[in-house]
Amino acid sequence: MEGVRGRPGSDGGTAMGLRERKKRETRRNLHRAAVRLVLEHGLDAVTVDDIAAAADVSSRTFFNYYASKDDALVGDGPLGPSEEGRAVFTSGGPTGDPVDDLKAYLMTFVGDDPEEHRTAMRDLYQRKRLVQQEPSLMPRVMARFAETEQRVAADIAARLGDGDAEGTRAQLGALLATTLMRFTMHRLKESGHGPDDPAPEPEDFREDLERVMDETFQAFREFFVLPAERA
Amino acid sequence: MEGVRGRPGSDGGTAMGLRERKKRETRRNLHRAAVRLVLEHGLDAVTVDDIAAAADVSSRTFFNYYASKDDALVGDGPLGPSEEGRAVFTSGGPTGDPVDDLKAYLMTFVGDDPEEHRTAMRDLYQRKRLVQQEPSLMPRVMARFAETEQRVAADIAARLGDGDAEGTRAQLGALLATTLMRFTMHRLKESGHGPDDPAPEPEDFREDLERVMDETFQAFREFFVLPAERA
DNA sequence: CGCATTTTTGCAGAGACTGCAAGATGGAAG
DNA sequence: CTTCCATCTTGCAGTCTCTGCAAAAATGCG
Repeated sequence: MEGVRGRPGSDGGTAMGLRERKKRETRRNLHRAAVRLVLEHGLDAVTVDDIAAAADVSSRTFFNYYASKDDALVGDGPLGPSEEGRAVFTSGGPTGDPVDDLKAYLMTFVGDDPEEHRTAMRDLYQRKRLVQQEPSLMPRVMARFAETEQRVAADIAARLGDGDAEGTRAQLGALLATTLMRFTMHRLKESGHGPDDPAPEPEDFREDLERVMDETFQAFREFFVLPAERA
Repeated sequence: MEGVRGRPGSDGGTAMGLRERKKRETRRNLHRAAVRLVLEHGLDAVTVDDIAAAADVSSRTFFNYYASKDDALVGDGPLGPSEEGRAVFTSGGPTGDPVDDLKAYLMTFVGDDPEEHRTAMRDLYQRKRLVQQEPSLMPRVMARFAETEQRVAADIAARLGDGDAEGTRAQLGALLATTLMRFTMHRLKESGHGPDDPAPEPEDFREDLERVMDETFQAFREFFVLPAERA
């Protein structure tokens, strides 16, 4: 789960043994096979056996990696902040302003590596297509958000001092965080692209993300502030 | 779903034939049996056959009512506005202010009948206990929120004139609506009760709901407005 | 190489879920 | 009341998901 601090390997995070690498590859293969087959033939027409076969493992092995077909489809995408991001946020930084810091914290969900950004963007679009084609996947996707929400709630509680992740303020913050995140992702998917462009392949995903996130925060402020003043 | 406008029957909404009444009863029986058995023995220890047996129908019939075991557990609770509420909101009322009207619209999710309120309150607590005991139900519960969200988005789009439920403003509104709703429900569950009171049985659920909803809107305003002014 | 650990695989089985066709049952018309 | 239709229930056969277990293969290490 961690300890990627090995010697500066060739690429991103290749500092683990053969065993670990193979596992990651198998997991990735299963995920990709699942997505490809389902997009191609539909969810019901694809069995776990098919996916396992396409990934060159036994169907039993499939379940060593994913608990269900849906799980394999939704995959593992980033559902939490980086370790540093977490540390900075829980210790009250970087600015001290709750909303600004929350924004910074959310930004660390996607790392700094440009390659990682391209992957994230592709995954975003792919999941969108997948859910559009197979609405029955919605539950699993939403469950991911719920998980994220609980992590965020815990971090906010840590920042507030009280460890009470169930507390009202922590829940409010977490709810806001995931809501803002969802809306940001929605706008990101809509902004400036045709209905079903395969993948925009932006050069500056992180910049886009930050800009859209700012706009999102602004939109929320307007939604709440303007009507309040109008009243 | 509608047409409950029959002659003033004895109780709530008994103006349909025997057939319809039996179906409703069966559905309710299945739901109740499912919840009771699972709370008692745990999700894995209860099979669909058990539930069907407890409700005195064949297991095949179970699937005529609910598509899955989880579905039967989550049940049918209110996941949309009343017809009037919908009509008022989409035609720009009742006040004209988006946020206030959204609040009014959300309030119509729970009707006016006090008996209905008690049921709603009980369901709320029961679902909470159920999800706490069986976290694997979270996906289905979240999926319900997603459904609600899409309905709300459609209504907002209708109010805005453009029928574009995918549009940015409609999505923002819908996201806000479900978020506010979720937070309201969270506070409602927490407010003034021990950790696991079976059910508070309030005399004035609707009043409580309205009060908490107001506080929720206020909390959101503060969250966004105060930091903005502080900057 | 030989041993310890981890991973993969096959197998058997429980349970979820579906399509189908036959058997009840409610409602309405005569 | 009888008859007929539409609908609901049920049993059955069958597919697929998912789990526990133990043997077999692969990996890492001394």
